[in-house]
Amino acid sequence: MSRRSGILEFAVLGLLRESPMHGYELRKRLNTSLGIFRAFSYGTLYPCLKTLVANGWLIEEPGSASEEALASSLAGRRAKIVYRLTTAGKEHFEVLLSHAGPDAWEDEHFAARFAFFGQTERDVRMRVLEGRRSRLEERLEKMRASLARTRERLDDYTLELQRHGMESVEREVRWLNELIESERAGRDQRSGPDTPAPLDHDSGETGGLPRHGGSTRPDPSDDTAK
Amino acid sequence: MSRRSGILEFAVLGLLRESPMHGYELRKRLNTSLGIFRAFSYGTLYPCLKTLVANGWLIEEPGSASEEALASSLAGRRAKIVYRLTTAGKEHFEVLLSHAGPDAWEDEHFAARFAFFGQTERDVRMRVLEGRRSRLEERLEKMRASLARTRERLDDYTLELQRHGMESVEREVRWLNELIESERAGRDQRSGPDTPAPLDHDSGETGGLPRHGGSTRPDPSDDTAK
DNA sequence: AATTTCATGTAATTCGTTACATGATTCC
DNA sequence: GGAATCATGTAACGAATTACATGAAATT
Repeated sequence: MSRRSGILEFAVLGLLRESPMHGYELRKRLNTSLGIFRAFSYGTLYPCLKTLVANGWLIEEPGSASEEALASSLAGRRAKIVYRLTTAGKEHFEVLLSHAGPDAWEDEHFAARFAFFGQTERDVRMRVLEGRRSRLEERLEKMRASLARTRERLDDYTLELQRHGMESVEREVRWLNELIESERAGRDQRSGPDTPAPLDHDSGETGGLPRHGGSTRPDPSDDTAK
Repeated sequence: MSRRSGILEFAVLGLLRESPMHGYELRKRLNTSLGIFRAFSYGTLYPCLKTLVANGWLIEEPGSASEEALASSLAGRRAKIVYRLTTAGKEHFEVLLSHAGPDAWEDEHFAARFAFFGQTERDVRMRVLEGRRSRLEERLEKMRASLARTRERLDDYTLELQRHGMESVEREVRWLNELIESERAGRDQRSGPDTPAPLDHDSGETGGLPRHGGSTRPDPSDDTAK
């Protein structure tokens, strides 16, 4: 019952799987740690957590998240609430992870799925990546068709906007190609037609993603918007 | 009264400024012609049109959009409704076009603004482009900071997702740089500190956007989703 | 004649935000 | 002791979707 959002639910479950957290911290992770995620507000997050608890996927635990356990024995007036994944919650997340349906390749949903690829089985990863790619290729077809149809009638700016949009999509397709290729490369070792693809959670072995020069520079500034 | 959405309202006004249309056609233009626009549904579009009519910015006219004017004299049972911009509507759109506030540089809003740059004054264009760029640069700062802070603790996939996300943003910044530069190049001719930048609607002269090789191939297929 | 595409709408529902209200903890 | 940040929530609202309902025009 109560079909909560999908993407938020999924991300919360995924983050809590790694370690228990309270709502505030969860929100920060949602905004920053994961790639694309837009900032969910508390007005969205807390009610969602309630629902997940009601479904038996999470349990609320009083404080003691980091080190404020010292004051915990004093009268329990409004302690922090730490959320922890239950066994049922873990199983539910596992099920969500294994679904590779058409929902999984829409923009935001895809990003969420990708963010938890580390805990996803290889064949599911493949289906999601390939699904996403063909979704984008469809989109490209439409863009090209529409561009060919309207061309001439559009001013330079509209044209430039479309060109840039198409280029972005083409770029993502190339990215997916690299990823798919490197997934395939990671597979090999005498694969029979039906090797059941063992999950390789936290086993250090990922087959190696494509290399890119990462240009990051340290700069601690505030991280909360507004 | 009734503060309808902003982006849809803006786009509808902008499209109708070019020529009167009925709702169905309007929706197609919204999905295809403009670059990024997601598909608004009829459930969104029609009520919005009603509001715009109520505000006096549009008027509804019976049929005769293309060539079905022949049957128009017969009893007027449920004719197509063609929407036309009123003078008040034109003025309102003009006002919206001149606003270059912080709303204008959010993702979708920016795309909508850019799509109508052909009817926007040059100094407004500049402010919007520069606003957008600094918005993205802020975002980059946060991403870099968060990446530097978390690094190591993240698995390869999460890292790769962030890397790709950042690269996309960097790429858009470069695009904006090109656009800004070419706007500046188009300005020149002895510009005093305060030249009032004439609007150059449909006057063929745009100063020239940066050149790119457009790889488009014709392919008429269906354009309606689902 | 039947199907598809064009065309217009409404009601219920979903997803999420803003603004509000409250309180605890940490830093200065 | 006052400000900033951490922390948890709720109520009202907003934007847009889905599913539904209807009907006209064009195509086969």
